[in-house]
Amino acid sequence: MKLDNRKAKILEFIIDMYIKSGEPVSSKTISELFQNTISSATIRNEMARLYELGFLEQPHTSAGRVPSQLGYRLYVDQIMKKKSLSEEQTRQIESWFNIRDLDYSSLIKNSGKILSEITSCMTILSSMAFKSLIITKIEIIEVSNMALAVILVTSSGIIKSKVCKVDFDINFETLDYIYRFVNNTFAGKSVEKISKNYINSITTGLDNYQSFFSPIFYNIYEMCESLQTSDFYIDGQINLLLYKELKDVASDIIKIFSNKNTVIDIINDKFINLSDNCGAAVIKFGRELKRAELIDICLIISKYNISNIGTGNILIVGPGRLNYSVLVPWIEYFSKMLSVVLSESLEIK
Amino acid sequence: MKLDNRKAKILEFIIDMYIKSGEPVSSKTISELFQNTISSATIRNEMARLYELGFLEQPHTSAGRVPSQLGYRLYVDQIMKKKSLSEEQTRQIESWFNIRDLDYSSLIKNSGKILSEITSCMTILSSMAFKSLIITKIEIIEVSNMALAVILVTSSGIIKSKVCKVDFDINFETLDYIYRFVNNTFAGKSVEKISKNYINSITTGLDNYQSFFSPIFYNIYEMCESLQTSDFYIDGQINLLLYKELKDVASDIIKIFSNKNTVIDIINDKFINLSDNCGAAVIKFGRELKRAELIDICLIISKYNISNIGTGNILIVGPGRLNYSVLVPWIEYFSKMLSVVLSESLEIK
DNA sequence: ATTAGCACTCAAGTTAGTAGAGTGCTAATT
DNA sequence: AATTAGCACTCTACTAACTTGAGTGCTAAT
Repeated sequence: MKLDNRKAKILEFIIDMYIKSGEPVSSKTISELFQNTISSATIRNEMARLYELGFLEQPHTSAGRVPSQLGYRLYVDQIMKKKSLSEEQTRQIESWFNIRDLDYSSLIKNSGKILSEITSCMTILSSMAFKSLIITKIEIIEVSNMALAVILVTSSGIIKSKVCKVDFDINFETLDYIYRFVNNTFAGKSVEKISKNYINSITTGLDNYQSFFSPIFYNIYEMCESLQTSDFYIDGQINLLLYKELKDVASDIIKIFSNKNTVIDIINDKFINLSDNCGAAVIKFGRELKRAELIDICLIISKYNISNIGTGNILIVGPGRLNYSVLVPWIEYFSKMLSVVLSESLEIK
Repeated sequence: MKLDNRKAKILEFIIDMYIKSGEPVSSKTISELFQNTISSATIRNEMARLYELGFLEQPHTSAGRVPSQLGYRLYVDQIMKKKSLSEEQTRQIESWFNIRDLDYSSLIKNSGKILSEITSCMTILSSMAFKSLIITKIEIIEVSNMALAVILVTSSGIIKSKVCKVDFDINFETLDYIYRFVNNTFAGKSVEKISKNYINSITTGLDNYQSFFSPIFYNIYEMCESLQTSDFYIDGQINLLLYKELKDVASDIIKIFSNKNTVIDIINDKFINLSDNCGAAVIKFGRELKRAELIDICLIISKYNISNIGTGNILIVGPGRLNYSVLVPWIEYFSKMLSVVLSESLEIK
């Protein structure tokens, strides 16, 4: 599907114009962009060809042309030149990450907010799902006379803690006994192995001590579970209302992306084929997402990660006409920075 | 401002109808609700009186009547009868709280989602800002050879932990030394006292040990800070688009409530005068909120809390025409349940 | 105090007409 | 063979005039 230079140029102009205005682009406008070196009649002929090839659409007979999703696809894959970020812009992104007071989930939540402002799109950020973590040790400390804090320390330095009510006397001996038993049982194990079944199987072997240990074991299970599941933060929903072409479908789109499981389905679709290396944004258009309600949108997906500890997703949802040449570099740089900042604050080893 | 029975009844009918339909209510409709025992002409006379008194408004000369905010005020304060929840309904709310696997912030986040579904409004839930917490002790554990976990245990059993990178050799002696020093310094103090200034003042006195302790101190400060600040979770923004009377202002409203500081301002307005006892919803209408952009909305505020550990806010944002008699009991029961569940999972002593 | 009756008002829908932006095609030009 | 001027044609968007009907306000009778 190779276009001659002029056709490609015309397609590029049409897409650029349409991204800016949201209005169908006329042959006259394009002719002017060529400084009238090519007449509008010629442009019309070329546009007719591009229409036959499927790269353009026409809202009605006497209207200008609009890019088709195939047109966008060609544009982002072959025609568009990514604008590199100015120093000023990279500095701006970096300055957002200078607020170090944030804990992990606030950082993700805030990143979503900032990205939705930059892109004027809806954003969905998922927190990292950590993989192949090994439990290094479990600390048990006394919180009050009825409660223990259980602290799970993993191979990558990720820790997780939870308070656990107990109904026995806490003293040095019991604490020490619990500490030994819990560490003998769990230390060295992978968090993935700590399933509900596993917890049940070891609890039933305990006989008398069952009620004694079972709340602690259950808390450990919950912590392992939560390390492996990711939260989703959605923001910038109203941005979708900015685009007239989405005004009727915006609320359906928002509903779809508000459902965690649907989002997971979309991300995991084989077709999307996300590369694991963070920062390389993948662009998908409505049809490619195989859902009638998403036909009008564009989805930009990027990842952030820390080497082999885990990855999280960045989703940008907007109309087809996005300023890709500017947005993609922004998003890619943003994901890279997020990875760096998280590496610094989470990865210990 | 006492209305005679019939006027009150007419106002009630008008508000009920308008809540259901969103359309101006005509004298004929009201007459029918009285089974035509009162003619539409009489109703018109009464409506003219109610209009003079400020309880009704008229979109245009030949249209029916619409409640004014003063009308709503009278309705919710004096006329409306709260519908008590059926057993089925209380069971339903309770069943949502049965999912105990959730940690604190997920519980708040999910509560917002559920409430936005029940109410068809936008919801904002704030996490609890804990007050008057005393630091009981601070545990320090080794996470890797370059990192320590610092665990803050407070008087109410609330704990908070953070990983802290250090650049010295961790061994039993250093750990023990740090433990003693940190606990001598912080144990028994109120978290409110641990300000940036306070940290600076004690750090500067340390001379040689300054670089040694300062990352640990800084992490302690951050944890104290975050215990006292609350996060805000907003959900159900699209619900505002369901109401035709809000369609032009919905995105402004969403923007206003997306700003944490503005929300805090609104909640703290003396006029709102929230009672601390959880579960008693306060209803405020547009004018009463003193912001031009909020003129068309209604805000229902409720609190959840745990005796004297802290309180969090539940905000429901919708149009003036909400089904108050049903919604208010729901919201109040929901806040009560949230308080109970949180008490169970957080309050230890 | 209530109500029947009627003139009046206004929003919303319908129809018809107009302007203009843009196309598609043909024939002339390069 | 590619380009272009020229023109008829199409379709949207806008405006103006008209119609309909829901609903009111007021008056006079009950």
